[in-house]
Amino acid sequence: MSVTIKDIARMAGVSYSTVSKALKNSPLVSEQTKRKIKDLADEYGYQPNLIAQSLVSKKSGIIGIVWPTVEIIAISTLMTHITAELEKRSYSALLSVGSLETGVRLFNRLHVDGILVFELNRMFDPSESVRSEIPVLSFGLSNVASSYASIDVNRKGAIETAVRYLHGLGHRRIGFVGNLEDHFSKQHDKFLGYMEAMDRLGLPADPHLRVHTRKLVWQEGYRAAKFLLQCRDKPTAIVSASYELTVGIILAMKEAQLHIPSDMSIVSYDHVPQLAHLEIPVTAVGVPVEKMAACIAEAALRMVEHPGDDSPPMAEVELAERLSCAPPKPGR
Amino acid sequence: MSVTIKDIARMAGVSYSTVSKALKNSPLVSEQTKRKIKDLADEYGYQPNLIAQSLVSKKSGIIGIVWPTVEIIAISTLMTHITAELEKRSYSALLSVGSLETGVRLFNRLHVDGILVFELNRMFDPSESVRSEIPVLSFGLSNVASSYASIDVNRKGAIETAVRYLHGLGHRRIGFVGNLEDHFSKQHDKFLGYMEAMDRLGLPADPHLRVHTRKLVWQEGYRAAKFLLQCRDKPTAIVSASYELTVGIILAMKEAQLHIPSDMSIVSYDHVPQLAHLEIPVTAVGVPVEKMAACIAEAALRMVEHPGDDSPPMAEVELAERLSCAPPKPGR
DNA sequence: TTGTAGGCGTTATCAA
DNA sequence: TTGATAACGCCTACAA
Repeated sequence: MSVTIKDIARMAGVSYSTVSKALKNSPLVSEQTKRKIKDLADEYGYQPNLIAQSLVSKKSGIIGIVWPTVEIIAISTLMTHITAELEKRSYSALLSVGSLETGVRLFNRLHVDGILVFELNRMFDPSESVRSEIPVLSFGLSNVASSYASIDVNRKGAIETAVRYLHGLGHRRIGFVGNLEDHFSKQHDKFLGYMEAMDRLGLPADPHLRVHTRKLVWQEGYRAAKFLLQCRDKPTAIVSASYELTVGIILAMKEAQLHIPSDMSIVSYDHVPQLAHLEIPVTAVGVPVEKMAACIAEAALRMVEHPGDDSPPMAEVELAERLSCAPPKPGR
Repeated sequence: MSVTIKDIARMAGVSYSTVSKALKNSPLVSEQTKRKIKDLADEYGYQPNLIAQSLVSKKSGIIGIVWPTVEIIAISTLMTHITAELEKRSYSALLSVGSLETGVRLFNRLHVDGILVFELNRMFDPSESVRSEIPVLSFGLSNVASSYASIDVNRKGAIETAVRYLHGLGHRRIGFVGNLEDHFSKQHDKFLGYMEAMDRLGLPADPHLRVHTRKLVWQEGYRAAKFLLQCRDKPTAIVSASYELTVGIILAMKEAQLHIPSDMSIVSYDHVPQLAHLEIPVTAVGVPVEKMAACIAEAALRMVEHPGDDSPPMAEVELAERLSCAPPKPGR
């Protein structure tokens, strides 16, 4: 059994309420007894029992994160950053890997201070929206009919930025690799951004320029890129909807002996450092992970500490210019 | 505020201890009152307060998992399976992403039933071994001087199996891609397995046949494979130390226009389904993830439920024959 | 078959 | 400046 406040009290020869105060640095305790108590606590490695604390104070200092899909790198990276960000603000993060339902239920029983729900590529199934006594903030969930608060990234704007950037470099035939079909998924916003930008810029909306990928894995990116290369009038630039897809696209280029950026320019969604560390540092659009993490953590804490206030805005999308883009070769 | 046992008691017109018993299906309560109480509980969505429960019962039904490195696919997959496995046995898993110290401390304050610590590629730093009142089971940690119980995979045996398998197919020049240098990391066992098998089989221990990779990322595998291909007398088969490395190796082969398995055979560590879904289904060695998850969950629960018993053994390494291996071409 | 009372480790409010 | 004491939500003897 670990040492409790009562053990310390007995050893210090004071009552346990005094110990409680001393450990919280209350001004109601003399410096002398405070010292004695603190020394004792250190010596015996006293750790307050969070369970007991949160039972009485109704505050746990924990944000529960529900994370259904563990295998997307941008999200893994995001998790690390969010955890760090919460810690900075003296909260702790605890993750539950698995279904929304299981996670939300567990965190409700645990009475954490707030819940963060992530769901990136699955379509939102409203029947799954689980009731929660504890405030829930969702990220990347198409919140049709959802009772949760939400914060999200401007995926559409990000892709628009990418297209405009390529257009500015002189590209006209710009391809898109990503989710074209799941209309209820937030992933689809990226496609909308592409279509809208192409349209606005008066660029050809050739269906051969876009390839649907079912999942955000590199194999799909690879497949899609090969497909684009077979095209009679192939693109001079590609916008990719995720880091994983981009990895696949680069491979396909390699295999086809095409040089990036001289033969093909690439802009990738996901503003993560990993994109800078590929063989060719890839120009990226999106909200930088650290900023994203900071905004999400901020929003989550605002939600628990000032319920009712509306959540702070997500940071703006940024473009990180790297080496994967160049003007198209003359004559193309 | 959520509904408590007292609320239900008031509504049912009984005392709250009766409710407590009824909800636990105690035989000390009449069927009739039990029904009434249970209906009420359902109707109002009563969820027992885990905090209060575990404060009194000293049991939380939670296993805390400390997970420092989020970005290795085999581990991500493993997490999902372990969570599922624990749930089957009516426990819940909660992850803490970050340092060993932070995680162990948090879970101690939370008084979870047991802690599982993962650490795959970093060297073990004994100074980091944090004191824990709660039983800790470590996986993949070089437990020099560690006070934690541990369970682990026979990495050495796995790689030996791989080498023997290739040898059986007729290969003589077998390469190895993995961690050659961090002697205190468990990753190093793989290299030892390679060296020992080569030695036992009387195969050439040509230093040019092995390439050190610093991290388990595909870029390193790619780099290593290119290196092996430059070799004057290049290998006819490669043993790869992880899924990520294998992905990189395959890319390098592609780029060099080498066909797998006719030009080069590959066996990869990590018995995960992802290896079967690469363009060429890759022959793998290791303990299959599901089995591994089951063993780890089993060991963790044994540790919390029967302290003192020694942990059950890890499942044996298996070889999954797929399409990435063939006898070497004659004349090589 | 049901209710009462004490306690789990803390915090917070009063009284001393 | 300190110490009792009541709560937080639940469990478990034990008493009725």
